[in-house]
Amino acid sequence: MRLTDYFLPTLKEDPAEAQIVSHRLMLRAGMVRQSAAGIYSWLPLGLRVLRKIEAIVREEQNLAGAIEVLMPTLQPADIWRESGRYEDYGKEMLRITDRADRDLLYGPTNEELITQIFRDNVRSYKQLPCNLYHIQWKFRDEIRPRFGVMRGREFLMKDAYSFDIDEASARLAYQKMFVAYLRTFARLGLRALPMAADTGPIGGDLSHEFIILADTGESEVFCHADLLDRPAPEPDYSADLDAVIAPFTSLYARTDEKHEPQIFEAEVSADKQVMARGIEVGHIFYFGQKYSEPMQCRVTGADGKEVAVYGGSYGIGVSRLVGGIIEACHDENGIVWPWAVAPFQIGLINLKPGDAKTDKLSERLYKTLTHKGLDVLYDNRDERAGGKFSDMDLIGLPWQAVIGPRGAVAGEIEVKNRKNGDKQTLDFGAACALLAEPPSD
RNA sequence: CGGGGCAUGGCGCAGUCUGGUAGCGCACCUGGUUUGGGACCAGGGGGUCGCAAGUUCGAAUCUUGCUGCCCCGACCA
Repeated sequence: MRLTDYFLPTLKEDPAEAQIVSHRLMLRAGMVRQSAAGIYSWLPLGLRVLRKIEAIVREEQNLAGAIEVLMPTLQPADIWRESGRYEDYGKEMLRITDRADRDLLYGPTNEELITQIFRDNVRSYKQLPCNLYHIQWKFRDEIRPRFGVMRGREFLMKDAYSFDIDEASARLAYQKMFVAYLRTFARLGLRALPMAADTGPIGGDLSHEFIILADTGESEVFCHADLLDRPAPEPDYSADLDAVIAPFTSLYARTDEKHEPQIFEAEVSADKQVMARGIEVGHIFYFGQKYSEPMQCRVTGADGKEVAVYGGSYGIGVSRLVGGIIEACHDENGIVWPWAVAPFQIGLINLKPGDAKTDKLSERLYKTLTHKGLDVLYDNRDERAGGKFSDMDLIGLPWQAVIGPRGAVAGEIEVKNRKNGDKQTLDFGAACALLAEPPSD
């Protein structure tokens, strides 16, 4: 993409309304603009990141056997009355009335809707297990939205819903999502720690929050240091998942609300105690027959008897992750995107547009890299060098390729690693080879 | 929802206390000089001062009401 053809409104100064670093950087890097409290428009650069995250989430869901659907943002109130949550949900739920005075709501979540779809279409245990997910915008009328897209009222979420014939198979569905989540966050360039979470009225051990560590995190977390270097499991969903998950669930890891200092002290030696702040980016939850009972979601079992299905739900805050990743990946000059979610992998700076040699070499590099399937943002603007460098650092593309009039004469390209600042001057072939791969730390 | 704060050009702000017809920096446009980490000179465009009533000869400024946004707290992916 040539920058002169793009829409990238960067800001030199920090907008007054943004407090935390990810919010400031997202506004300054031209990724989002606020429309109303907790409601954002996604500009081209931000949308690219959102889509990349979405794609990785989708791939891993599919790999784990979940099937994608798409449910609407607006839902009829009746099914919420059926589950009993229309009254329970309170003012967080945005209620809307249409022209015929029918009660609608902007979905804060989709258990009711998916349960309705499932019960109307599935009659037999033979069609189980089943896990349906979608990636859709939600709305929760938060009392106090803040932190930019990390705590917005409108947010993009992946939510999956599993349906099983009994508790044992529901547990397996849960474990699959557990593995998928570990893999998803690892691929996004994040270290997300599964932490025991509140299971609500159901009880048991089947609820985990996935937390990424960041100083600006909303909750305090306590865990065993070894958890930090556990590699994500392979996507072998026919393996013994108990064993796959055990390394993650056996170590102490809790948020402040579940934290018990005595147990922490007893289970984790002093040199392994990690106390930090974290951002919740995913939550998986087993809820059994909570919705299937009141909503008559039943299938016939092998024994001919009807049973209400056992369910679980599994959320990932896709739009929140954009902010979360920035919280975890930035420095004083701007964002430092992980390779997998970077809006472009390479920022190409032509230091002197109009100079025949720099133009020619820049164009050649731009085309060569683009033809390799790489996403290149080519800064061909007639701006001063300083502004170009600053903008490029701000938007945080992993690689920067700088071509100036002096180097162009010799056919040289200066390649900078955004993360560690390493610069090297390379000839065309070497530059192309280097830029095609993720930079090393 | 309780407490605090803000609202003046695209962004950041001054002016409000003490009423006199709106200003600064950045950005933008034109011309020139510049050109490897946010240049300089000259000229220029752009503002119903959040909205509505009121007080006054006169309101960005004072009064009342409303709206929006931000921060702290209780709640959430």
